Amino acid sequence: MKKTIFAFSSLIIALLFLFKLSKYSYLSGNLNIELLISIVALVFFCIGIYINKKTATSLTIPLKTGNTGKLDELGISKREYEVLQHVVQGFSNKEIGEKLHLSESTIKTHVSNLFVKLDAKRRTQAIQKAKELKIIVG
Amino acid sequence: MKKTIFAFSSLIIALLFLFKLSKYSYLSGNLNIELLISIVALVFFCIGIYINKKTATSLTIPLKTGNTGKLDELGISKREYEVLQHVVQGFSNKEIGEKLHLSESTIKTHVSNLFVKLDAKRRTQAIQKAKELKIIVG
DNA sequence: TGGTTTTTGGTACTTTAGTATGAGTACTTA
DNA sequence: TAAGTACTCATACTAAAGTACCAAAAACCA
Repeated sequence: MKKTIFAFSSLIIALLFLFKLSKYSYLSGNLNIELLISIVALVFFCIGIYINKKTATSLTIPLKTGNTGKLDELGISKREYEVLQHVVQGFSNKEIGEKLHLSESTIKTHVSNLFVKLDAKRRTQAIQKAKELKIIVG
Repeated sequence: MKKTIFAFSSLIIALLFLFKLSKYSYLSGNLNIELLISIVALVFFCIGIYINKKTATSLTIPLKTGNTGKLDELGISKREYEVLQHVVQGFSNKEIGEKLHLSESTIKTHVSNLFVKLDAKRRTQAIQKAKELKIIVG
């Protein structure tokens, strides 16, 4: 998909170049309005994509570093969120404990706290809720 | 993918159209250049957002009901898939049994079979695998 | 019609998940 | 410094989840 976008972008840029060339052949030495417009178009096109991607990713990909907004609202701490990420990936409490160098009971505590904050009864439900709230990647 | 190509093609056509428009205005020398540029900027800004949103959604929403191809490959039956859908939604075996008017042990059987077919040890892992295989909505 | 797959369900068992409670440590803030 | 919060871990328990094995209808298909 990204290849397609890249290919088409290249095509557009090539088009702009051709227009520029044809412009020079017709009227040389004048202000090139068409070139200006194409540059503006391209730039704003990219800005549109960029901004959309920014907002989209900030909603769906808070990841390990960013978007503490929703997490703060829910009262989910850093460690809890870290555990949640592992729960979503399908690890057991024991496995998560090993990965984070914590005991299984600690993981259980974190998971239980997550259930309260996410209003879930099971970890599968917690996964679903977390996805609905867009605090994890789906 | 087709949507992307269509969108880009439209973009190129729009570009050509704008070039033609600018040429007319250049020849007549009447139209406000600044206005034209701002319109172009706005339009392409929106196009950028639109395309990005299109590609983003087409990536995250593969299917809902259909695509029996992958299910056949994995050897997942209709009933098993039905159970899987409920597992993903965070229901317990008991709840799924009640919803589908089946006993809990039947659900357990289906779920266990799903684990083999999805190469998963836990239901959370099965959810993850099903998502990777894009046989369920994420 | 006979064979195959699907679907259903059971028992018995082990493992994991989840709850409740308490408690110590560390770090921050009023 | 006291209060609060986040983090850690433990025990003891209950509830689900999951495994293994079996068996019998029901649907499907050649």
